[in-house]
Amino acid sequence: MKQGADLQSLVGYRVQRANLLMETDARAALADHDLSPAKMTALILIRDNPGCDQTALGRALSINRSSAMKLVNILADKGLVERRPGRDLRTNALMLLPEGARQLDAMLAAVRQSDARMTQRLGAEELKTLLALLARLGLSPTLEDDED
Amino acid sequence: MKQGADLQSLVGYRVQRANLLMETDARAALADHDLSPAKMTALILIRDNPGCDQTALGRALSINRSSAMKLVNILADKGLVERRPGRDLRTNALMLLPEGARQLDAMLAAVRQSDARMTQRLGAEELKTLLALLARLGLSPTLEDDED
DNA sequence: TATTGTTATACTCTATAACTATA
DNA sequence: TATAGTTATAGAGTATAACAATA
Repeated sequence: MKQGADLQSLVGYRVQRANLLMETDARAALADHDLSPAKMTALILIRDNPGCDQTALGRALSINRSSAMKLVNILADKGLVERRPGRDLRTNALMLLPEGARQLDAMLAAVRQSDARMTQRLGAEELKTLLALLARLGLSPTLEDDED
Repeated sequence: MKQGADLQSLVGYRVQRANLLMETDARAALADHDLSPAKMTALILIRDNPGCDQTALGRALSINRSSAMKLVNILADKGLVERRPGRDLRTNALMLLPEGARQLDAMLAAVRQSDARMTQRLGAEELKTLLALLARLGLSPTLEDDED
């Protein structure tokens, strides 16, 4: 199947293909844990931002409140995450439970292995370059938040 | 929202974020045409591989026969693509219709503009480097097909 | 008025399994 | 037996719109 210049010259197409490759392997690496890469990301965010609310979690994942709700439901049903009373009576404070921390450690090990495998053909310097270039995609200088 | 070392050090996570950024902008650029970036990709593949069958198209897009079927239905319903008798009595030969070619040209212009905007902070040399590094992600030397 | 969580609903994309016709 | 297309069905992931409680 020919993939001519129109496709190959689009950076977005190349990034999409690379993402599919990486995500598929990461998903397979997580198969034992019955969680997608995105759900693992959510666990990391909750662990590193204990007490955050669902809306903030959604923003960090680029999904809306309603979708974040469903995601937290799944993580809570599995006993990985807990909704505690938040700063408001409106707001939940999300906390990673011990079982969540235990499973997250195992998942991270598996995903790091996948990540290393998929990047094995790049040297340390090349990897740094790749990450730096990816970080410069997009419109603005992307002033990152570091608080919620 | 803190995004600590566990996330930032995963190449897969960085690629996923970059992809979301690029894809969202490309999707917005295509809003007038009522087609997703993936469907535009399908049109390009059909144009550049006239007479290809649905299964081959699916393989190129990394989706299965059944999903390729649905995709072609949508493109055919819109009058962009046609199913002609193929090399077998089992097989379709997919062809881009004139209206498909016309719309594809307009879509390509819009997506190229989006792509240029999202990569504006990278120089020509940096872009080449990015594409080269992305192409080396994955396990094997990725011997690309160029026939179907 | 604005925000958080919630619910109901729907849409997109993809997959599996089974069937038909053909090879 | 194997392959191409097709159909029915289901699941994941996301979104919108509305509502209640709270701010």
